[in-house]
This record gives sequence, C-alpha cells and structure tokens, in this order.
Amino acid sequence: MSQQPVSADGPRPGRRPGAPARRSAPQQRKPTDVRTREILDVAARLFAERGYAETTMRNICSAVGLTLGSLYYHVESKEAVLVHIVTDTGGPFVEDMRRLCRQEDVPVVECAYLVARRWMYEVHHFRDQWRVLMREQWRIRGPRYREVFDLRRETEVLIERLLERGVREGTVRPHDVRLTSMAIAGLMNSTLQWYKPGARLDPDAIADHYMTLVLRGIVTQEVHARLPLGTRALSAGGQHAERRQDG
Amino acid sequence: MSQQPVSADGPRPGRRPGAPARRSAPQQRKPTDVRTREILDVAARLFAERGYAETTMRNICSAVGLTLGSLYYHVESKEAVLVHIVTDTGGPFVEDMRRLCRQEDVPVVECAYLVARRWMYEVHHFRDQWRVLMREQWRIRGPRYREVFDLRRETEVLIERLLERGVREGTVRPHDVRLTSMAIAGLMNSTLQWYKPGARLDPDAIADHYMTLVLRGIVTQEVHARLPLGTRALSAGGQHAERRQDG
DNA sequence: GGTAGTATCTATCGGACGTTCGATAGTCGT
DNA sequence: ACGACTATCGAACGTCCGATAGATACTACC
Repeated sequence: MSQQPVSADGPRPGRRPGAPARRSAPQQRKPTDVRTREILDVAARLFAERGYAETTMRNICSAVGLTLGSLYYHVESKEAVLVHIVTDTGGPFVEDMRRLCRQEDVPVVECAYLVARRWMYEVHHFRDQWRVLMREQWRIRGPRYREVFDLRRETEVLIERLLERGVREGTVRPHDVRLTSMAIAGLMNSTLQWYKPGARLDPDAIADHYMTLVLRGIVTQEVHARLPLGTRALSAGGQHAERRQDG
Repeated sequence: MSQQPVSADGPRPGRRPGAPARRSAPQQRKPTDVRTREILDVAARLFAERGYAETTMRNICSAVGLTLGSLYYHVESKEAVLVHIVTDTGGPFVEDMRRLCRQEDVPVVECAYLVARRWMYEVHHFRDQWRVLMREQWRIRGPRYREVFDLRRETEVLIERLLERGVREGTVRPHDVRLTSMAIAGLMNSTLQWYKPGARLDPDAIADHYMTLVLRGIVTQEVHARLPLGTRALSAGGQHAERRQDG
C-alpha cells in the first residue's frame, strides 16, 4: 500500500537535470513549462481518481517520477496545484461560451445546440480536470475563490442572456430563465457522474438529446414541431437514439 | 486555528455519564441511540461543510461535546460514520421511490411529478446528508460499495420502468429511457449545488418546473398541451414562476 | 450496599503528510 | 574555463490524525 517516493517502473536518478533551460518566453502566469504541465495533468488524474485530500504530494511524485524536493521546485504548494487545474480548465471554457453566445446573428435554438455540444466536448475531453473542478473547487478559499465563483456565475448569466434573446426573437416562450439556465448546467455537468468515454452514445448525441429536452419545454409551439437537431436525436422512434454520422 | 479536544463553550467534565442506560429495544442494526444519532447528524453537517477528509474526529468531538475516547465508544470508525450517513439517507429514499413508482393505477405523468416532488423534498430536507451522499459516497470501498451502488442503480431503473410504462400507456413517446432517467436524476441532484432553503422558489415548484421540462420533451403531442402540474409552473408568462399555494 | 453495565475521561502511540533545506549535477553564455 | 542558472536529489522537521488502553463516575438492579 505505502509506496516509496520513487516510482517502481523507473527511479531515473539524476535524469535530465536542467535539460532544456530555454523557454520561449519568461511567462510567469501561464505555466507552459513542459514539466509543470505534466505535473498538473498527472495531479488532475490523481485528484479525479482518489480525490484531492486522498492524493499526497508523494503520490504525484511517484506518478511523474520525481522526488518531493523536485516537485516543490515546480509547484508552490498543493493548493496551488488545485487552483491551476481549476482555473486553467474553467477559464478557456468560459471564453468559449462567451464566443458562442455572442454571435447574435445565429438563431437562439441553433446557438443552444452549439453551446451544449461545446459543453459536452469540454467536459469529457478534459474529464479529469472537470471532475476535479466540480468536486473540489469549493476548497479554494480567499481571493482565489471569487475568481472561480465568477467563472461559474458568468456561464450561468451567458445562458440566461441567450434564453432572453430567444424570447425577444420570438422562438422562446417567456419563463424563468434562471431556472432553465441552472437546468442546462446541471444536465451537462451531471453526465460526468455516469458517462464513460466509448459508451453507446457520443457526447454530441447526448448534448443534442438533453438540449432538446430543455428546448421542447420552453420554445413556442411553432418551433417545437421542427427542432432542427433535437428531433434527429429524439424522434428516432426506437429504443436507442441515432448515432451521429459526422464522426 | 488548532482546537483543543474539548470545545471552548463548555468542557462539561463528567457530564451525564451513563445517564439513560435504558433503551427501548436492544437494536443493533439501526442506531436509534440518541447520542449516536446526534453524532451522525453533527458529522453529516461537518462533512457537508468542510468535506470528509477535512473533518477530523476531534472536530466531531468538539461539536457534540465529547472527547475522543468517548466518541469511539459510540462509533466504530470514521468510515463507519460515513457509511451510516450514506445508507441511512439513501435507503429510505429508495424505499419511497419504490412505493411511488409501484402504484400502477396512477397515470405516469402524475407519478413523475410525485417522484420529482418527493425527490426534491428528500434532497433538501436532508441537505447535509445528501451533499455527503453525493460528494463522498465513492470513498466507500469493499462490500459496502456494492450496497451503495445498488441503491443508486435501483433508483435509475425505477425511473426507466416508469417511463416504459408511459410508453405502454400511450402518453410517452418511445425514446431512450435510460438517457432520460439520468437526466431526471441529474436535474434533481444538481439543485444541491445552488439551491438554498428559503429561496425565491420552494422545492416543489422547482420539482414541477424541472419535471415539466423533461416531460414536454418526451410525451405525446396530446399530453403535451395539458401537462397537469407543469403548465402551472411554466406558463405563468412572467419572469417568475408562480408560487405554490398549498404550503 | 454491592455488583454489573453504561458512558465518559485522560493519555498516548504509530504513522503519514505538507513543506523546507542544503547539496549536487548538468547546461549555457562569455 | 568559469560563474550563473536550472532541475534534481536525499533527508529531515513539526504537526496533525485515527485509533487504542486504562481508569473513573454514575445508574440500575437485587
């Protein structure tokens, strides 16, 4: 059970000491440093598998093939690792959401499907990171908490604005947009708890299905009958929804 | 920061040692023991607030006014506390679900609303316990894990069966019932992350709203127009849904 | 009043964890 | 060739945690 600080498959003593020593830029904010990136990815995997508190810095050392002293050369502290994982995952996602929701020339219903697909893609392409984000973000205290909280809040507001645009557009019936926004977020994020990659349906199909579920509840009667993507996923008639054909 | 094993507001040395010494029955399975119940409730609160790993047995001691040695007189171990919280919460819930889904004389749509309301009631009436159940149940390993897993799985299957009955009944269109079942569970449980008691809407209103969202996506066109409870919650027309009138 | 049983206390143990420190080896610019 | 810098190592420190052991006080029953 108790593993040594050096991994079993290769202690690699004195391995590449000061190998590259040349980074493209003296970036301090974004750790594009290869080794740090590796540490962050491994930590995300371990945090997702066993949980933050159950993962020790020594576990991370074993996984990346480093000793404790070396690990602390790259990362400031254990909590800093968590903060990096959360913000590096949540930040770009919110940026994508901003971009998708801002295209006011695209019909709201179509926008909604794009949002859903992008959401499902992010969640399951960075599955470990998102599981950590969802399960452990509450640990972050102090000024960093506000930062993380604002990311989540902005996503909610973006969806609310999109739905309100749908009302102005005439395709969405007036209703409690906040509740629907939380429903969409809840549906997308809840797939983290049961969806496994390589399952019967791919993330896009689930995105379509779930977004159709929500949209059919709020769109006007005219739109309801001809939901563009959703009907494909839902009205297949059989026990199983169609598979998407665009690979 | 570091608290003593005795709480600050009253060490209460030698307090009620062996006070009742009489229990109504020699129950061993269900800890109806008053003190144990208190410990479990306090532990659920602390686990929900700070997380299982961050809560120490000494924290629980301070909260219930006991010392470490006394605490271990009532509970077997820290993990046993978690197992009790999870099973005591999940068990009765699944029993309720069984009961609600078994009444085959009640129309499926009505059944669905009853399920949703019961679900929301349980989740927010035992909020701490459910937050622990959702966030920490994966820690339980060994034979106990199967027990917990089966509880969750049975809930999913019960919903699937209900939806299939709707198809036979002619009110629900044929579709991927598993996906919808997961959607319902995801919607109900996701409210734990944002709903605070005393908010604008009560749990019943949210249950109605969310179940209507799902049902409108899967029921036949005839049923869609006259969703009994859901329309009340959704078609209010304004920014806010109605409040329920039956207290 | 003695005895059994219940519930509490104090004190302690072994271990694990996050973090720090000083030393060392390799690389690059000059 | 020689410092400056980068990345690594090994060893340790202080703290905290879950769990245990043994003594003690109080109640109930005969």
